[in-house]
Amino acid sequence: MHLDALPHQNQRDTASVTLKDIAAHAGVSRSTVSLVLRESPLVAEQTRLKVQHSIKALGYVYNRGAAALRGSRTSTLGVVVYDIANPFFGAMVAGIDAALNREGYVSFLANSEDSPARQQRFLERMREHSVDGILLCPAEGTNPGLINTLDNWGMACVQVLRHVAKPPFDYAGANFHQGVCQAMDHLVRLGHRRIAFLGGHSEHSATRERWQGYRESLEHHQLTYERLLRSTVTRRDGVDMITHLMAESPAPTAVVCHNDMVAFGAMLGLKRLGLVPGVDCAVIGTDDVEEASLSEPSLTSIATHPYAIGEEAARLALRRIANPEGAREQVVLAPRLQIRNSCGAARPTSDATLPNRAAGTHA
Amino acid sequence: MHLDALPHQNQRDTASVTLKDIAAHAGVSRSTVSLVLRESPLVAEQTRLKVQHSIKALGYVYNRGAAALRGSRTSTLGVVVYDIANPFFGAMVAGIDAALNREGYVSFLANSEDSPARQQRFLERMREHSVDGILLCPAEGTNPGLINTLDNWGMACVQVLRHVAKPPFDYAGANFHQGVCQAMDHLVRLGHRRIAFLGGHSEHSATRERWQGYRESLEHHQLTYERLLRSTVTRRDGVDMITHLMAESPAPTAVVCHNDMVAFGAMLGLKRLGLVPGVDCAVIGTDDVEEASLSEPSLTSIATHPYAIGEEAARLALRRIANPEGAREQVVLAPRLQIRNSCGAARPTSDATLPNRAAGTHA
DNA sequence: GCTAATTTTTAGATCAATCTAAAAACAACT
DNA sequence: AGTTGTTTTTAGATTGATCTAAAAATTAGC
Repeated sequence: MHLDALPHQNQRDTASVTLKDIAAHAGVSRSTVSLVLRESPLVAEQTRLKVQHSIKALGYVYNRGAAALRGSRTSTLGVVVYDIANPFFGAMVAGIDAALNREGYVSFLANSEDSPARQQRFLERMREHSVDGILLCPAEGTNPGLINTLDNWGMACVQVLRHVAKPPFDYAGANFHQGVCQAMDHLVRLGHRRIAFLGGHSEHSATRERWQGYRESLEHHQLTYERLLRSTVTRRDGVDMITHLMAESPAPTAVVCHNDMVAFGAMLGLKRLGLVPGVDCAVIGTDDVEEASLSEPSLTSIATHPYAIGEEAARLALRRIANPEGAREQVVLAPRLQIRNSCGAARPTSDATLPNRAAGTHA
Repeated sequence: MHLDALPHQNQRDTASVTLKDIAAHAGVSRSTVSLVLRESPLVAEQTRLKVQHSIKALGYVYNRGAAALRGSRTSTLGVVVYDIANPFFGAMVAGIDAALNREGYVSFLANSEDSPARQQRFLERMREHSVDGILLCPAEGTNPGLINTLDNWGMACVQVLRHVAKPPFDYAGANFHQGVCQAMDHLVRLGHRRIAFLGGHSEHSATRERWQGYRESLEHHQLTYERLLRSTVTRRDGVDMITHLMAESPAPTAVVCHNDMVAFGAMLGLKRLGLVPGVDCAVIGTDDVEEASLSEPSLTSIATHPYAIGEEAARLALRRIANPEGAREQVVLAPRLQIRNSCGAARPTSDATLPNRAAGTHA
């Protein structure tokens, strides 16, 4: 028994099969094999079959690294989110993954923790890996010039959920303005007149859009109570803000929150004060994460469809990669107000009562 | 003004700076530049400075693809989870990301949706991209031979949370057996005698460990009521199982759940039946996701520290990559029972009362 | 000043693919 | 048979780094 003849002997050192090996096995040239791999119509049916047979027989594995060196695509993408632990982003990443998977793309993921420095480090690493593009949920405080820089680096960049650059740019997100208006309309219809908005920073679009929706709604419904609290957007912030707010006089009868995490925090804060969310103060969140239906009371929320946004963002990126010079696109999905139990009618108080005037649908 | 002399003119076609350009600029050879880049001690201080200056001056970007082709490492890893929308995995991925980031590694992420076929496709793609290793939360029904295959492919594989292979293997997870025992001990101490276990399939370790903990606890506490329901592990499953269970006679007075999603579902199901979680039936979850403290009642849960598990898994993988022949390691983190309001004392009924015997700490 | 030992540097092959331009094979006409 | 026109195939350069083995430069020893 010839030990040294066993092919399994040194299985470890991946004596990898290359184009050359297949070429030799099939009796053709490396070039022909390469053409077969890329399904070129140039190669004759017979040789194609012959080569494909050799590929299977030798257990060939395509080396994308080598291909990328000579070719122009790596079939990889970088994805940057700022809080992967937020289930909203989990769902969004699932959507991205599904859409990319269909096209044979694969993605690097990074969690910026809303730190521009971390984000920058990752993007530079992505450049070294020559990804074809980037899906970027820009970290709070991202320099607007970054988008342009990425473009100069030759990486297609689609901003997701927030945008920081000057138009034109590629973007996928939700219509937060419209979402907040829907929530406000609903609250007004229920008789609320003192509605506060909780959370956000103003450095990017996602917050500005929400705030603008809030302010326009106040004006549209001629509400004089205006209370907009800026903050980071964690559960803790929700607790803190509602605690402050309920100590004020007059206190709001309803709050609309930057996201569901803040809303959960607000509900928790109300309970700690001995108040009942949806009775003593209505709470509306944004995102409609799966947990929203589970809380007590269940949370009314502006559904922003993270999975769909992820899919759209991926689609945009692939389109941009295929055609770098095409017109930039913005996909803005319409939100839907998911009404549950956290936003009951306002308690009739001296100044909260008002004639049940038609709550106009917002343009 | 000589337009054609402007370096910005054709910025788009990334006329990328290579080792050769730096070599020319610094007046040395490509080899020397390469040595400088890899911080080799061979190169003299003076030339090192000279080269580093040229690198900065020309705006060089390291091409990892090219380096990987000749070298042996790509500094990339593949990560496979089965449900990225579950906040548990969000936290785990955050831990992985943090640990990898420190070492200059970067990771591809895939969501297998618990489908072995999807998982397989991704792993094959990872092979084409020649990742150095894989962090694998094996999908339900994964062939145990897969781990060995990955090894033959030359990719370090660390199983996370679940393991399917025969030892020895690298693994990072929580001690689910111990966690379930802690939960059972606690319930028994509160007077519960009819405790059910909700959820899981038996094809991998994570479920087997939980079930074993459940059965051993029953035996240890000499409980005769045994009800173990297998299922997938979503919120919906939780609702369905508790609904069935509460219709039985006798119904359980407490349930321990495979994860927090199932537990949330169980609480929701109880409410729909007009029952109060923690009063009419105690509920304990597993994972202690952030949302656990938010539900009503707040959920008692076996905390399994996803962030830490993620970090440990990444660490193991990097160690294995650095030393492929070293002894396989298993990191099993001890869980901690986070007691909240969903697991009040059992209601005194004819057969649920029992002398307050010392609940032995489980070995 | 010359050899030996040591430190630095480098030429050229290599990794595994793609791409270009030209050669070879084949068919269709005079 | 010879010319032209397609259809297939291929040799060899190229991509941007690393690696090996040898050359060049420097230092040390006598």
